[in-house]
Amino acid sequence: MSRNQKLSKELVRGTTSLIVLSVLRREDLYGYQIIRTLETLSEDVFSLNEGTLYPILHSLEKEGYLTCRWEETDSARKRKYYHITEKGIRELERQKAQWEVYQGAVSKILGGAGHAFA
Amino acid sequence: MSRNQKLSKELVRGTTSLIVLSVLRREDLYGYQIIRTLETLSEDVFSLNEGTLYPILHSLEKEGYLTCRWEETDSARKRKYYHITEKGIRELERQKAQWEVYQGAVSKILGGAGHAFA
DNA sequence: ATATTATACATAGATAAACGATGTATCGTT
DNA sequence: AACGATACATCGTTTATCTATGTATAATAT
Repeated sequence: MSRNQKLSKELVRGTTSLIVLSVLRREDLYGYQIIRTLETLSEDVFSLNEGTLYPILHSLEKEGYLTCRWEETDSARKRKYYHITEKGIRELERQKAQWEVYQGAVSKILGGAGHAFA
Repeated sequence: MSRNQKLSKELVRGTTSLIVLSVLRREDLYGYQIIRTLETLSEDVFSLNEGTLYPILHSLEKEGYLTCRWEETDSARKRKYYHITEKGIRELERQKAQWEVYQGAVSKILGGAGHAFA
C-alpha cells in the first residue's frame, strides 16, 4: 500500500506555527500581542503560553520565516515586532494546504455513515 | 481574560483516539484492520503505526471505552476484535464536540481577512 | 505606601503522544 | 527458500508543548 500523501507530523501535533504565521500575515505583531490576538480571534479556544510562543518565534525567525525589530513605546517598555517574510508566506501556504488535507480527512471519518446528527 | 473554553491538549495533539473510537462506532474491528480501514477512509492521509495503535487500544480498553474478544479465523491465526462501549460512545461524542470547536477556531483564524483565495 | 496584576521579554526542566525499531508467529506468493 | 503481508506486542527515543521560573516596568487596588 503506497504512502503517497505522507502527512507531516509537525502539523498533526503542531498547528501552532501555522496559526502564528497566519496572524502575522495580517499585520506585524509583538509576542505578547500575538497571544492576546489569538485569544480574541479564536474566542478563547487558543491560549498559547508564553513559554510555548517565544521559542516558536525564535525558531521561525531562525528559519527565515520571520524578521523582527524592536520598537520603543511611550514608556520605557520595549516591544519586539515580528514580520512575516516571503519565505514565511510560502511556508504558511504549505502548512495551510496540509491542514486542509488533514482536516478533511478527519471530517471524512467523523462524518462517516453509521449515526445521525442528533 | 477568562479561560472559559479551555481546550484539552489531548485533542490538539491527539486526534488519534477520536479517530479510532469513530471507526469502531461503525463496526467491530481488529487492530490491524483499523489501520487499513483508516488508510482507506482517509485516502492515505492517516497511516497509524502499529506501535502507535496497539498501546492506544490497550489504554482505551483499560478506561472502559472498549471491550475486546478473540476470534478464530479459518487458519491458525487469531484476531482481537474491539467493540465500543456505551461509555466509549459518550467519550467519542465529547471528543468530537471538542474537535468541532478546535477545527472551527483554526478555520476562523486561517480564513480571516487579509488575503484572497487565490 | 505597598501589594498585586498586567504587560513584555526569556529560558530550562518536565510531560506525554506518537514514532521507530524490534520481536514473535502464521500465511501466501514468487 | 525467500520475501512480503498479516497480526499481535513492547520498549526506548523523539519533540512539541507545558509548567515553572526569572527579570523588569506600568497600572491598579488595598
